[in-house]
Amino acid sequence: MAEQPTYYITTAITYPNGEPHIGHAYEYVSADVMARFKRLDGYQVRFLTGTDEHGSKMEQTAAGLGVTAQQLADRNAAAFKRVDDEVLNISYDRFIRTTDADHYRASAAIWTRMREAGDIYLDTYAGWYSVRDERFFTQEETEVDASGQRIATETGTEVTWTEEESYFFRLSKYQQPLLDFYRANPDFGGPRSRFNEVIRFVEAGLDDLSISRTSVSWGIPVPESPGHVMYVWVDALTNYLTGVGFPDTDAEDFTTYWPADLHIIGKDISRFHCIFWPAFLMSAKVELPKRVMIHGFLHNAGEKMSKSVGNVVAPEDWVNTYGLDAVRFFLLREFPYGQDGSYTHDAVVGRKNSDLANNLGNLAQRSLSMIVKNCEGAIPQPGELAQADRAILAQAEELLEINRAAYQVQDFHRALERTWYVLGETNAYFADQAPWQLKKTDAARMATVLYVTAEVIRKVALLAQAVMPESATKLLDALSVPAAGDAGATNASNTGPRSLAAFDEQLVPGTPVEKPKPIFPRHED
RNA sequence: CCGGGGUUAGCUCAGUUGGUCAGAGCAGAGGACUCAUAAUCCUUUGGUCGCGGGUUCAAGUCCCGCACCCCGGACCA
Repeated sequence: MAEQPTYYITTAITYPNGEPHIGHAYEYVSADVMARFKRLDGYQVRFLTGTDEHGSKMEQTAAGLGVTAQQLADRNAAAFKRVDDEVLNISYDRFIRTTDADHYRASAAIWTRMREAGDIYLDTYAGWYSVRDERFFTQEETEVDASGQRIATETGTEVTWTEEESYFFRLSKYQQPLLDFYRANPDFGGPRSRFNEVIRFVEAGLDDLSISRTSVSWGIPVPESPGHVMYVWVDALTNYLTGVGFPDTDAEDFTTYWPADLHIIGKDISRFHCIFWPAFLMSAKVELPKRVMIHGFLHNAGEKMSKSVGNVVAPEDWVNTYGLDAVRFFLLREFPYGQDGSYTHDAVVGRKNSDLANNLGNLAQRSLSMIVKNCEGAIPQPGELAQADRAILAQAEELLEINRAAYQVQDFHRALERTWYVLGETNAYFADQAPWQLKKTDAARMATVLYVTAEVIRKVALLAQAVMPESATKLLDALSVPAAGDAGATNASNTGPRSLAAFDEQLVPGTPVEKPKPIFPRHED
């Protein structure tokens, strides 16, 4: 048990100041697929997701709604958790909330460590402050109105140049250590183009970072400093440590899972994760995470999703329209992870119909149908393999390593592309061998072709579990692969005939097979 | 304004270190088959690889300039 490899993966925690949309779903689904794949591949996985609930915006939104910040956080966090649980089938191990009690302890602890390292000092934070909004605005967020008064562009309220007492983190001290770290760990940030942006930013020099506020009350108190709450990012990033039991660094959770293997984040917060976070950890003398993968944003038919345009898609709407597994497949197959993607109804339907219903679903249906009708309702006994049989099986066998390599760098798009290419080859093989002809001329040969085809489908289904847990499970059921694990949902999937450890095994001839039912329906508008 | 990336068939995109590189999938057209979810297989129509120069025996593939798009950052406000 101690020898089992571990894998700790996180999503960004969401600021629950609105409704979940398909962009959130993209991040959750991709992290979920990664987590499931690793579980299926034998890793003991810890998968953390959750909500980031502190900060002035929550405070203001709550005030506007006439509720407390805690009440707003409770309500919105529940909405995000519900999407994970009931809409997207996300296999997280813990849904963390930054209002959780243990998170307060972890945040106070990392603060104390950074202070003891000599990296926190008290100074003043200067900026444009709006008394009405009780918040600071940056220079770009303000303008001068007709009367010559400077106002906040967003809210139209008067702002005055204000200096507020604030704790600062000596980020400047970590410029060189960070650059050294990046050079020693070129795969720390991905994709490369995004990581390069981060590196250039650091090379340009780093200012110390204001990390506390006295103008905000909805936050985690700074230890021994009444009136100060932590700047929301100190608190937010620390959630990754809270999730594995920090500050109990000797406890099993921490020693088992830290450092994190992968933080999945959106491109809007790459700086926090690739610069601030490693610097905080260096200061606190905690090991750094191994990788930060920055995914792109989703656009609706090429246009940025926005409430004002009214083109925001709710995950639930898509799932109701296309089905969960088709949505999950589409999100990962259609766009190279790390780049922005554009979706349309036609694009989703195209993937659902051609890749799922036609290439995979129909191949399974036609081969299993023939097995049930012509092989006494059981997995047939193959004869000696012909060149064509060995060729197609060889292609299927390579898929495990191809998928592992692609998943290792979150290249989901490529993993699926290569897998579906083999399905295309298998359809060609099936048509070329024409088992429905062999039925009349050479039943033994027919049995071999059907066996080989079913075996390819088994391998693909094993790999597909991570992406489409429900459908792939049905497919393995249809092949009478003994039930085991839970399609990567928990570490119960680490071993057994449905884990990737069984990839090189084979279907057992003579195993009874039920009359198949279509698993991937075509989309009808 | 500076830096990075992009611009390849109707659509989405692959194209290592320059020499079958003009490709794949989807869509379209024709044919085949009938096991199957009107699915599958075969064949096939599409592109002067953003524009203009240059280097080279040879350039989507290198260099320069230009246009447009995206992403970072700076500056002004």
